[in-house]
Amino acid sequence: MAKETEVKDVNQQFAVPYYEIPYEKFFQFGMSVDSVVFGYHDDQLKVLLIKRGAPPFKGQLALPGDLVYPNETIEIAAHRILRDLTGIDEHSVEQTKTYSAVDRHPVARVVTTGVYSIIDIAKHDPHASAWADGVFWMPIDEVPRLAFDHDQILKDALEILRNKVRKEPVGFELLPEKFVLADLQNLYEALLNIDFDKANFRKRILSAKVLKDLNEFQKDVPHRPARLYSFDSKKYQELKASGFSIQI
Amino acid sequence: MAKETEVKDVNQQFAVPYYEIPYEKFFQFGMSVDSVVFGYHDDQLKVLLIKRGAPPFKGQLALPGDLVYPNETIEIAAHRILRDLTGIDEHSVEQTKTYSAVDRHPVARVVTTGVYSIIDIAKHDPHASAWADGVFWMPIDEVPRLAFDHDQILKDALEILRNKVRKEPVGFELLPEKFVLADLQNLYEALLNIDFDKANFRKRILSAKVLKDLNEFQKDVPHRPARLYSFDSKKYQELKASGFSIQI
DNA sequence: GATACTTATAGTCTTTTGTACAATTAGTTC
DNA sequence: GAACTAATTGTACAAAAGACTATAAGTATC
Repeated sequence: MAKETEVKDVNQQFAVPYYEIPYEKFFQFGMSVDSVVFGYHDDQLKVLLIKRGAPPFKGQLALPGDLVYPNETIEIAAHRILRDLTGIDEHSVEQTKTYSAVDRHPVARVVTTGVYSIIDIAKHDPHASAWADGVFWMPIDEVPRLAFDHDQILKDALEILRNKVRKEPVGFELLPEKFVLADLQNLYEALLNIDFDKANFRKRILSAKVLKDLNEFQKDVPHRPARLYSFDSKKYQELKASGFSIQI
Repeated sequence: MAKETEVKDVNQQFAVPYYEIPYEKFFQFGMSVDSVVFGYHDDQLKVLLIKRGAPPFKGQLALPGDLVYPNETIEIAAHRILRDLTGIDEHSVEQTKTYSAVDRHPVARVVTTGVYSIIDIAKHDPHASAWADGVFWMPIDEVPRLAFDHDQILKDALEILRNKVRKEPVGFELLPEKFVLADLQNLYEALLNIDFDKANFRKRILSAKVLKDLNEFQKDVPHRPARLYSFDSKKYQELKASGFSIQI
C-alpha cells in the first residue's frame, strides 16, 4: 500500500475539483506496450530481446516494445510492434500488468502495459527491423540488465506464466506439433524448476486425456523410440466446457 | 488474437518511422483507474458502486474511478480517488487488467486500469463525496448495467478474486477480526458458489494451520456456541516463506 | 428437570490421488 | 548375443479428499 504522505502530497498539488483542472493536464500520457515473448529450445526457456537502435537506452537490450498509436488498442499495438521490430507475425497476446511509475521513462510520461506470448521457436524466424538493431533468443537465466523497468516486467511475466502453465495447457504452444512425453516433461521441468518422476509425470499427463496418441514413433534415436503425441485441443475444449481443469 | 485487417489499417495510417511522427500525437492519452471494492455482509458478496454525479453517464451507477494525475502512479491514484469519492481510506490495491478500447470513453481517449480491493464492510462507512451522488454496497448478483465498460471490469475482477481466494488467504480480509468456522465456510460458499461439507471444510481449514484459536465462544446464539478464531498472519507468513501454500 | 431441538465438533471408513521405486520392454551399439 | 539406454508398465504404500455417523454442548419448551 502507498505511504500516506505520498498520497497527501499529490492531493495538495491538485486540491481543486477535477472539472476545474485544465483538460490538457490529464491528456498528456503516452501509452506503450512491452512484449515478453517466450520460446523453448535446447531444453531451455528463452525470451526474445532486442538491441535498441533508438534512444533512450540506445544500444541496450530490452523487451520489444513501443508507443501505442492514438487509434489502437494495446493488443493491436502489441501485434504491430512485435511484427515491426522482429518480423514475428502470428502470436497470442495476454496482459500481465501495467507499469505507471512516474519516472519509469527518462524522457516523458509513458505508462506501459506488459504482455506476454508463447511461441514455437521452430516456427518463427525473428530478424531485426525498424529501429531494432538486433533480435536474440536469450535463455531466461542469462538475461542481463535490461532497459527501462523491463527487468521487472520480465520477472512478473515469468511468474504469471509459471502459474498459468500448471492449470492450463499453454505448455504445448512452446513445443513442435509432434512431441514425445520426455519433451513435455523437460519443458515443464525447465519452466517450473522442478524435477518430476518420469513414470508419475506420464501417468498424470495421460490421465488428463488431452493428448492425441499419433501411433508414430521417434526415429534415429540410439535407444528404444518413444511414442509421439500431439495436443488435442478439441478434446481440451470439451473437457474445459464440462468444467474440468487440468493440474500439473 | 486481433484480426489481420485491423492491424493493417492502423499501419497504413502511420506508415512512417515512429520518430518522424509528431511527438504530440502520442501523448494524448488520458489514464484512469476504476476500483472494484469487494465486501461481505449478510452472507453475500458485495461490491461498492457510486452514482455518477458528473458527465459522462451522469446519474448512472458505476465503479468508483477517475482520471490519474500526471504525477501519480495508478496505485496512488486509486487510493486518492476512492477516498475522495467514498471516504474509504485504508485499502489494498491489486491490478486486474487494463482496458484500451478506442471508444470505451465517449468523450476522449481514456485508457483505464482496473484494480480490486477487499475490505471488511463493518470497518468502513462509505459516504458519497466529491462528484459522487451516492455510494452503495450492492450484492454481486444484483448489480445492474454499469457505466462505460464497467460491467466487464467487474466481471474480470470477480474472476480474478475467485481464483485468488483458493490459493491465498484473502478471504479473511472480508471477515471481522474474530469469526467462527461457519462464517468462513459461508464466505467461501458465497464467493465460489459451491457447497462444502461442514466437517470436511473444518478439517481442511484447520490443517492449513493459519487460524489462531482464541479460546473464546459465540454469545447469544440459540444453540451450542462455536469457537472463535482469528487469522494468524504471522504463521501464514512463516508457512509461505517455507514454500507451503494453502489450497481450498 | 426432563425432553426436544439446533448446531458444533470429533471420529470412522472408503475412495481417490500422489509418490517412490522396481520390473519389464524395445530399441541401438559393439 | 551382451551391454547399454531410455520407454513403458506395474506395484505398494502414504496422504488427502469425501461421505457419513456419533457425540457434545448449548437453548427452548413443557
